[in-house]
Amino acid sequence: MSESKIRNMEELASVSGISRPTLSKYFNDPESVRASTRKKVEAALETYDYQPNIYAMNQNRRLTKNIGIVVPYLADPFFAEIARVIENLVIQGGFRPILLSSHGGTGQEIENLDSLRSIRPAGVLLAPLGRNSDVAAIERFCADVPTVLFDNSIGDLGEAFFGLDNPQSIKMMVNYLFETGEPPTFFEMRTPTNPNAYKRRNAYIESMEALDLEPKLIQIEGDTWDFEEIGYQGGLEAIRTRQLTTDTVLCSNDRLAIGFLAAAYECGLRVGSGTGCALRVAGHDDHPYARFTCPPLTTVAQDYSAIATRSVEAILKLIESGERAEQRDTTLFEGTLIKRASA
Amino acid sequence: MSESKIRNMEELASVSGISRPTLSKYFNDPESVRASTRKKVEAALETYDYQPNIYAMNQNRRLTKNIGIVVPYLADPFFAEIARVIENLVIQGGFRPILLSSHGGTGQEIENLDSLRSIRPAGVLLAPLGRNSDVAAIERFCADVPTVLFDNSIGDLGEAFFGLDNPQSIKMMVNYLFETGEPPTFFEMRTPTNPNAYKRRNAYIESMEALDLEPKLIQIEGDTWDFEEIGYQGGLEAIRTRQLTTDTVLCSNDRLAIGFLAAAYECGLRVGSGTGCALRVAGHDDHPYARFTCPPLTTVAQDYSAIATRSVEAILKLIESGERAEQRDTTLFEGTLIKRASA
DNA sequence: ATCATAATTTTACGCGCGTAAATATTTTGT
DNA sequence: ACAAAATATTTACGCGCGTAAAATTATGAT
Repeated sequence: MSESKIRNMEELASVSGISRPTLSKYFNDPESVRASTRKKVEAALETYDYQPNIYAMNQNRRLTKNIGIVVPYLADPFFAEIARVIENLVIQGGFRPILLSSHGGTGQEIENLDSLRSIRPAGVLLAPLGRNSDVAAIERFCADVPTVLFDNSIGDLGEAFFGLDNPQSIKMMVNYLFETGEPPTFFEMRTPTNPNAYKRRNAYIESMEALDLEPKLIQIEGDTWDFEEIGYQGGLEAIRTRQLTTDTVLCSNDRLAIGFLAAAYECGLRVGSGTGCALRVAGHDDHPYARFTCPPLTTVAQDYSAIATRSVEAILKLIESGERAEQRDTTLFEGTLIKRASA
Repeated sequence: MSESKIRNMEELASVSGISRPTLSKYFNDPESVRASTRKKVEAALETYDYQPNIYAMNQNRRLTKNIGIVVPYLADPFFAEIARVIENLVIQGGFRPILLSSHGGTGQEIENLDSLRSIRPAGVLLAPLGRNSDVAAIERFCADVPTVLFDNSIGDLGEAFFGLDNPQSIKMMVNYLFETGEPPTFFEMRTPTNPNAYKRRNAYIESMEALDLEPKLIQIEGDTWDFEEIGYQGGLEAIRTRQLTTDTVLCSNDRLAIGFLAAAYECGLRVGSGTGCALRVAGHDDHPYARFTCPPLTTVAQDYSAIATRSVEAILKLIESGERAEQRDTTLFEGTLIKRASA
């Protein structure tokens, strides 16, 4: 790559001996031109430093090569990880990922969608906030832009949804805890922001009733995304006011569990299933930090690789076909029990 | 906002009674037009749903309203948090943030810079990988685009650098640990990816020597960004082979410390400064999870709000002035000691 | 009311590329 | 070697907006 820079496609046409419209075709899809032409272009590209002006390209294209990715809270490593996987898959698919975080706020989520609309993306992968989402705004967005939802479902919005089978995963965990000790009390937020949380609550209740056990819920306050802090404060309160009726706690998610573990530690309760332990604690999601809590957290792993892969496949297929799904297609993946020392 | 959509500025000019060039001026800076004109435009904007085509806008502008933000590893909540703060400040400044993560990889970092170059950003805020950065590539980028570095310095690249005063923060921690118990052994990676880590190592050695104490380093292997795992494995090894010569460990960063705490727990070592504790452990950075480890982690808080604010101020000033700094300006912020139960 | 100044309008061109249609060239199959 | 098919070139126009220059209009202080 020499220093001789080239300003536009016209100049590249001169030096490469290929006409500008053909170059345009090449940049839109290198496979669409004859192999001999392709070689000539690529030879020129090695000599001269040039890349097409992205703004001029997108101005006249009905659809850009952008794919938007919106997650509710990027400071949560779970979403950071899944976003990373999705980004890579999008790039592999020949598109350009635009990652946005809603930072837990309704306003930010709407701004993200507006922002995406203004860049006319070919498609969007959206993990919505949930309870705090502006459903009407998302519906309008989905009408304009092919959108695949993941992690969190909102009604039947979007062309497809990929997420976790909460009833399956919670039932599996409840059964495991019951088989290996006392049945679990469910530790959760009273009014979670996340629809998955409601599904988990219901799944817990059903799983307990299926075992002829009485469901016990500890419902703590909090409406931010600082789940560790909420779990910690709620845990302290629950332990100090002796709300626990069994020695086993199933937390609605790992971040709450991390906070709960901190509370248990502070109260001098040893967590684990061995002798000398006062409490068993389990979580849900297999958060990246769950392996490093003290003790390491027993939890349910989401197959986020599958969620990411299938979501990207779905949006690419939609884009390629140029059609909309005749009806929304929902796919739920099973969780995997991860047994560690905490329960 | 009615449903009557407007396709371009020309049409908005018709319905608003304002000429297209004036509208263009308004969208570039609403304050640059007369108040009465502004009101007319905004009245029209309430009736008709219109926003300028971002691609057409940027095509003819030498500088766009984009500001790139590149962090080395977004799955690290520390960077996720600082990125969030920076994003907000950039928006407040009237610019559009483009957040990219290098995911710990040299190739990705270069791709990020190339990708940013193609969108012709007005400026870039870059937290480089460090040892794995392609210095020449970054230097070329800085020559083309006004760039402010933060968190990690690379030579004297960039127009300015904002980061932590590692010698100050480490000295403070070493002194604190020495005053309250045995002097610390330093727990770190042998070949860290991060220049800050080298500065911390040197600062530790100097601080110990200043106290007439012999520095003790435990240097573990690892060259990925999975610091918790590296700290855990290295911690197990260090404890089992009895490499600790004092009962106090200062970890080079909190993520290593989180792993080390997990190792100590697994080995049955009680961490803390009280009676019955075998080990004191301190970290560095005040990672968002440091409050929730068991026991909560004593550490040094970086003033990331200051780093974010000043970095954004610097890039905005550069953009506004249109000039380059005559020489790089380095600003280091002091850390704050956060005393918790672990040491 | 008068005039200097600031703001706006008019007019006109350019940015870099997408894309359509007609024509020319190359490749492919037989 | 030849016709058919595939691909490339030429020509031409348009996208939506930035922006410059000159002419016009509004503002606001005297």
